[in-house]
Amino acid sequence: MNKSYSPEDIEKKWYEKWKENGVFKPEKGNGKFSMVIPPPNITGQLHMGHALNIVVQDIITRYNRMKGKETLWLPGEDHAGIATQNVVVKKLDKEGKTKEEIGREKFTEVTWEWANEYRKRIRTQIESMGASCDWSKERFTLDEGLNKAVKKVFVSLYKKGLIYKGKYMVNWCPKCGTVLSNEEIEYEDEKGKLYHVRYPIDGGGEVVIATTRPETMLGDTAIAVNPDDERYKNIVGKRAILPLVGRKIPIIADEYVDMTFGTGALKVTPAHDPNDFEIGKRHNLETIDIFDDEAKIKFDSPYKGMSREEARGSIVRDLEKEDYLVKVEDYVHSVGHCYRCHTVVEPKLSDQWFVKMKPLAEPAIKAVKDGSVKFHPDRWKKVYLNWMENVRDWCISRQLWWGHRIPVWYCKDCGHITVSEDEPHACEACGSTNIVQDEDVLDTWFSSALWPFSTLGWPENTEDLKKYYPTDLLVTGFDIIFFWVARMIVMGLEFMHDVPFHDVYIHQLVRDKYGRKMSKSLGNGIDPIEVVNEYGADAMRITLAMLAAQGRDINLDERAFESFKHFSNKIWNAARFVKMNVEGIKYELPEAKTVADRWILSKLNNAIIEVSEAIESYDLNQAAHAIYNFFWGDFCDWYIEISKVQLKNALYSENTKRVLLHVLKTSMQLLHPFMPFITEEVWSNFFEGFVAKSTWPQKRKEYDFKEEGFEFILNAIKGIRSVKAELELPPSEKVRVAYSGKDDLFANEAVKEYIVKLANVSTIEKVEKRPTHSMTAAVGLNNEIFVVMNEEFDISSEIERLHKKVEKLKRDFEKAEKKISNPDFLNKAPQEIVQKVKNERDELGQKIEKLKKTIEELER
RNA sequence: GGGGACAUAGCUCAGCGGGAGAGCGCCUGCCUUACAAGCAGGAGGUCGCAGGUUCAAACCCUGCUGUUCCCA
Repeated sequence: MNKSYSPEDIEKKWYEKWKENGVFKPEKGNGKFSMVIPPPNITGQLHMGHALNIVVQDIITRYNRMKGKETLWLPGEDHAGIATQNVVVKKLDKEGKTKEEIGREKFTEVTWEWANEYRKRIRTQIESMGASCDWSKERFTLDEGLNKAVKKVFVSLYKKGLIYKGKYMVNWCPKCGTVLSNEEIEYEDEKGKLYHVRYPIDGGGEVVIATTRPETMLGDTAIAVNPDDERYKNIVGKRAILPLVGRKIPIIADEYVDMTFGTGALKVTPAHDPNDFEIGKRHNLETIDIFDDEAKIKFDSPYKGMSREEARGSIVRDLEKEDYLVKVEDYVHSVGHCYRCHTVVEPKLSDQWFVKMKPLAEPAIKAVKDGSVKFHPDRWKKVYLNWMENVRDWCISRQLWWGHRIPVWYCKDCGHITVSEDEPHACEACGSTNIVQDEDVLDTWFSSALWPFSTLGWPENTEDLKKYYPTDLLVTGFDIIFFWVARMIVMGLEFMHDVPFHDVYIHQLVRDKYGRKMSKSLGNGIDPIEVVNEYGADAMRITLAMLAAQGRDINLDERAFESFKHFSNKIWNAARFVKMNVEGIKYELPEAKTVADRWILSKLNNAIIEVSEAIESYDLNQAAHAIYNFFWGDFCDWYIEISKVQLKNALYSENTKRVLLHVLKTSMQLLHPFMPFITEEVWSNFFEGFVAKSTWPQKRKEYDFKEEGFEFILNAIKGIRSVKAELELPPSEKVRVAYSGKDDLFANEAVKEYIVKLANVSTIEKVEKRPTHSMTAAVGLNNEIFVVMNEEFDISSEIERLHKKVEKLKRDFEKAEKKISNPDFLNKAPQEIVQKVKNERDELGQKIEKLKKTIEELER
């Protein structure tokens, strides 16, 4: 073994070996654990959020595998309709081509090539993080099997009347050239203006309206006021004359109008605002669509061909010129943007396919309410229910070429719509072969919603489906609860008649160290692949696990990786130490021969319990902390140091080796889910087989000890070190130590040696009473330990030091005393707490007495 | 406008009813043959503010201030 750990040599090797040996394949066992990966979008580089997502899943997967369950973690990728199409279109553009030029078929072909390449890239990235998913079951949201599933679902929902087509107000992205669902809109507050515009009234007078979008006035077909608004009562029923256009439009009364907003008079543009659309329906208003698909003015006017922004400028100028503009106010309002390209979306009337959500939502609400699906942390349940209970119909058609094409054919002869899983040759109504398929594809999330069962073979009733559905857990971020989690629950219940998973672990968003979202434009992203290269996958994994406390976002400071890289090195060197010392020893369970053995073995028991329980309850940070503290704080800092003494003692040497080996072995197992590579490498230096396939450790009753005596020895060592530091003695200077008291602490030569070695002491002698020239290193109930000084030592500094110590102890003593003298505390607090405080007070009291006596003696 | 989350050591964060914690950073001293990616010792905090509940509050409740996210 090299002197320091270098992950790059080791990680690739082990991943290949695991794969070659089918370590990640499910194997018959005690119970099962199954989980599907949230398929990463093929257009994206994996970011830290993915890394966290994968690490959390892998820790839980590896844990379950070691627990002996038949474990499947199914990987895959998402075809990401809009995003992928945009990327490929851009690529074509660079080559001077457009998708229309090469045609739909060729475009799809090119996109598949691109997709396959990027899928491979993502696969490599996931592998580099150590993910133990079964690649033989890898799926893609656009593969053939999923296509079958998608079609079956579409047809089934259509036949039930849960999918319908209709002309509605939808969100249109002029840049992507497609409609978006409500969930795909991001609202942002923007500084805008509120324009007050004068509309003359036919037959005299005027009405002033307020609008943030004056350019839409070309499409105005009414003015609306509130029926209760006294100011406008007399003009309702009259007609206004649309400035610049001259069209006469009715003035109507509608309850929707807010009297307190602006002037209380609203211009109504049914084609370009969802609320106006509703008003239009109520009053039978004309709908005038003034924009083309790129959101340029198509309305016949001087503004034709202008973008929304240009038209706004021109129209405002013209209104001002012709004295229609009354005033302009600053106004902050919320504006919807496309979640893919961030263009301002345009509300637009259009013919689209929708899923009727209300009836589907009902069982999905029930499943969460009755605990069939549990969210962790629990509060996300509220978020889910709130959305589900107010769910709106889901617009599922997209004007794209990349995706699952809608399985609908229109008859050009009779107009009948044929909806079918298999491509029809003729219209099912009139038999005409003059039929064309719907041009649109389905929302990517439509196929993702089927992921937990489509990937297992549905609609075939496969062995996998029977064995692994429902899955046990879904690990994902809160940002896709609506997009994905909710819809999977809906579809699972509808088509599998069972929930898709029992637990949903919602992990945090990874932010930068200032709490800002990581984004390309800020340049504050941390590339997980670079982190893996620089610090090692294990270091990245345990860092993320340490930070993965439930219920909060992670503000990630890159320096954190550094310290856990150091931890890797610590593990490595501890293993080296053990290796150097246990050569030739066969692994056997050790006995507990010394206080130190008993102490470390019982600490190990605790660690096993803590790590297991924490993983079971998804408290990965607690689990990671438990094993980290045990390994570094207990095993390396104390037991290994003490083993150096015991190894030299013929009585204990053999067994000490066994303890070292046993603790190392068990630690590697406990650490393995968090740091799979280094633990596998260390393991291979000592044992046959894979640690990944070893059996998760269990606490051993015979190692349960109460080791208070050892704690006193630790305190003594710390106390002696501390005295030396205070006296500014170099650590190399050996001091003399004396102890007094009831317990014969050092009857065992080995124990005496602990102190000699760890505190660098020359001699330890038992004394009846405190040597005059000495300093107190530790005060226990039964014993006191002193560092013996020579005759010239000025005792006054020690007196002062002891005074300070007494003061501090007194403060604690008084605190305890105060509690105990409170009758309410004695009556109302639990007895064990009362007893604990009493014991504390008594101990403190005895220590204070001892110190006081010492001070008196010294002052004499 | 509605809802949620968070404010703990210089920084990043645990703890969430009965002794204020970790890592990094800082100070001091050490290359003690596993590890200087290390070891030892140390400094540093009225746990955002104000009330309330409780024998007991960093932890529960209310209000305030600030930061932040989601929904409309």
